[in-house]
Amino acid sequence: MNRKLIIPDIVVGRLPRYLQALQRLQKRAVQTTSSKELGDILGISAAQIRKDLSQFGEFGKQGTGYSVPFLIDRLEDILKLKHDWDIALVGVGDLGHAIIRYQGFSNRGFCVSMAFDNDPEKIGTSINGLIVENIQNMPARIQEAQVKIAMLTVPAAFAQQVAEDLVKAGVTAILNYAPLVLSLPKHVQVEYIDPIISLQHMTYYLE
Amino acid sequence: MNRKLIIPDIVVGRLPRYLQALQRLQKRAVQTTSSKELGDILGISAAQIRKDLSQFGEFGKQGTGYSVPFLIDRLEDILKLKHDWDIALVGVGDLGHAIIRYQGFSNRGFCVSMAFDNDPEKIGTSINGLIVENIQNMPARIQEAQVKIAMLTVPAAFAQQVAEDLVKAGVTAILNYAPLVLSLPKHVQVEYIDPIISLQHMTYYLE
DNA sequence: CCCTGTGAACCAATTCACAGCT
DNA sequence: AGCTGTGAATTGGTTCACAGGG
Repeated sequence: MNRKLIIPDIVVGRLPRYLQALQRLQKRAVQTTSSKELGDILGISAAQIRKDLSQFGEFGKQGTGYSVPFLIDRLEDILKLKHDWDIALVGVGDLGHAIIRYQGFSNRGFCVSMAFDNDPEKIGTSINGLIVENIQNMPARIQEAQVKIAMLTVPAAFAQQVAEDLVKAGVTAILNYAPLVLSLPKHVQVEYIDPIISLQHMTYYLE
Repeated sequence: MNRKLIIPDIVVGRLPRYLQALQRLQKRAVQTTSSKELGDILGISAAQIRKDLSQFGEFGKQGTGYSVPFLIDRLEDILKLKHDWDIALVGVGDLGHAIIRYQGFSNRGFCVSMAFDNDPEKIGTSINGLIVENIQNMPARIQEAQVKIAMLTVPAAFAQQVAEDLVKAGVTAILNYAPLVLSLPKHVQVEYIDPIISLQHMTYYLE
């Protein structure tokens, strides 16, 4: 085993997919799998899956493959998903609303535990039992609860400012739904979700 | 100029970001930009932007940089965004609902023009003027309207089957929000949006 | 002097292919 | 025989650095 000092980010980015596939196998009560099977499920080569996993340890058995529960355990450990992460959501528009109501976070390591908006009509209302709070209280609330992850679903014009406020309050990971690239200190992790970017990528290949 | 026969997908994937940055500059009435300025906005090296753009032609002027309107025009042409693309949305849950109500598609090349669901409670209702149709009519409606792009916001258990139905009806690009990898003919473009995958990527780096 | 476009150099990622264990 | 883990080979992507035009 050759545990590398620093794992390429592109490898880290594939681990959640591996975990997803494994959890689906587990739901079907599959006990053992192989790099070949995982690769077929995910459209990735078996060699790549083996190489990726080997960066973190020797998780498989020659001749047999990988134990599904064991590999899930290892990946949850590597990705720090052994306990749920609290998430602060900022911007309770249609999208923020839909995210709060989404039921799929809890069994995959996350819990949307705070929501903020600046609209007096929304502040104080309850969505799925979560009370929308005044965005003015956001820094204090995030700091006191030590929340490290935020989802940003505010209009583009406010995203950079709100992101900076989040970072000041102690957030170090932001999932940004606003259609712009944020400029933040490099210790802050940022991921982007923009359906139009994804669609425009595909239109290149159409017709 | 060395127009390559085949452009790497990773380059194509960056073009929408360039377009996004340029459109923001245009809103501020900026007439001219440089690879340096674009790179600063997007967190990408200037050399990479120049190399990417040079794959498609010589769009800049030495000493001056790039004309913002001209480069927008070229990118819209390359990405086939000169006319709006109709999109069929399948699965009108909270997320589908939020997508239909989202106002940002029209000025970036897309129009959600059909929505389907299998819930009798939802079929016939109107969201932002769009009538939710019975999913049983989906293949016929998509075929007749020649819709090529679909957004898939159904529960994971149905996603693979619905995706296959979409492809049979003529869809060749799918933006999949269901948390699994689809298995489809390779002429079909698929992009994935799964916030939990994005979050799990970031948690690796936390603490 | 400013900035593009681009070979060349460098660095990164993927695939190959096989030793070695079950 | 089946499958992992891994060096070596290969392929792909990014950065460098500079010629050349404005």
